[in-house]
Amino acid sequence: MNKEKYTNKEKPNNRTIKSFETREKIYDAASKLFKKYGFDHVSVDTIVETAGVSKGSFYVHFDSKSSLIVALSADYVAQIDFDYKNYYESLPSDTLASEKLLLIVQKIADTITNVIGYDLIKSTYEAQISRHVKIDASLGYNRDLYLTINKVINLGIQQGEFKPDISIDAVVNHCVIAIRGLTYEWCIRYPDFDLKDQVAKYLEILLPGINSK
Amino acid sequence: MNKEKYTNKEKPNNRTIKSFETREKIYDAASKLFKKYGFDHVSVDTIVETAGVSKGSFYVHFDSKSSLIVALSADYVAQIDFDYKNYYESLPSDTLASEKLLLIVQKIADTITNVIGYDLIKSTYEAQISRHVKIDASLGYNRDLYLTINKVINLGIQQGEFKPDISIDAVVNHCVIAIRGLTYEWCIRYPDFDLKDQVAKYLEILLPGINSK
DNA sequence: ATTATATAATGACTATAGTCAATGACTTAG
DNA sequence: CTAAGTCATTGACTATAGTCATTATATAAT
Repeated sequence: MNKEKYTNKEKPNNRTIKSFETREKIYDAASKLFKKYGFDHVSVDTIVETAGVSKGSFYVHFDSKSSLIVALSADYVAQIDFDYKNYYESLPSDTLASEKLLLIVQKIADTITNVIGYDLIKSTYEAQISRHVKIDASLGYNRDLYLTINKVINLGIQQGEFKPDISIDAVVNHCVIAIRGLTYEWCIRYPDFDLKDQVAKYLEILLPGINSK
Repeated sequence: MNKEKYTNKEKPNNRTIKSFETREKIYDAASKLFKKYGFDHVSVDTIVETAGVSKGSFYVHFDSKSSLIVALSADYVAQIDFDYKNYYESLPSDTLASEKLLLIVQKIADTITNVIGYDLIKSTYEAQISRHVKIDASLGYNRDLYLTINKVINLGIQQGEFKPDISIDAVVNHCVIAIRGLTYEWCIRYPDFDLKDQVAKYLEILLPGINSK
């Protein structure tokens, strides 16, 4: 994702390339340091020192430390989104749409909890609200999630399992916002909040409202 | 709320009183300054200077600037909660529970948007996630909201409008978390997110799931 | 080739949240 | 009443995010 910052522009001249290399140096250094020490324990000074660039450069390429965290998180999540698709496609074809939906959101909760982890998620949610980070990133962030849930709802309607007159967009939106809301809640109540359990409870309430029977 | 910090203990001796006065000085100064300049534009240095105490004192009485914001916000919201109760009781007795629920959550959305305001809400949500602020405050924060919604759901069940077998706690919990989630979303998408509209849409999807018919 | 222009890079500087060892004031035990 | 102990208070200090005027360098214009 980041790697393509200039490739779609027509003229990657020498200056643009060098500039991008600087950005990459910062990005990579930050990525390694964050992984090693956690987000709260890596300063911008340490990042630029490790990357071998000046502090001013950092702020040429990133609006803030928060922006960097959001960008990193978005890239990381984009990699993981791949798993959702695989997972979705691996489900037996005779699985009910409602079951699929439950399994998907539980898979997401599981990934958030055990793969991405509290540290990165919390930092991302914090970064998103703390400064005016452009939230295009955060929409891209959940695009695949959005698409996958969309597919499931669609399937449910086509199979007559869900009411035919519901607004798919509204329901999908609802799910995505609910997951984000529950994730925020998980962050502020950590570790006394079982995300997987809570998304299941959420669906338990949502499903009767969209089921056709 | 804050005023009672020591009154329920048995012996408010001279030292305790003085200590509390210091805390109050900080709290009041912060409150005034925040109201005047907004949260992002008031530093701890300015607060303690205005309060006439040292910086060290600030950190004896508050864990962090975030803690102070959360405490302030909780007190402020506690005052406003009173309105919800009045509003709820002012609704015509023949109003359907589902309508009441909608009106209540819209009233909440309206209060968040127009009375409490973006600045305080955003700062509170930011404060809650940024450091480990004790979230007892944030539970107290929504206690009255919780109780009011609880009443409405109960009413709906008794009148046969809602399914008798739903878990009231689960539904209420769900509503509160959803409102918080939507409010978080509102903060990060501000001003391109209509909170009142979104809570209405949210209920539109939730209600069929709990309605008995 | 020379000059002008645009943009990236620099690092000293500012602003500000939070710390801590020393001090002062009040309380309690003898 | 005095000594010891407890706890609030202090402000200089540290850590760190972010700024900005200056400099370096690549590209475009003549």
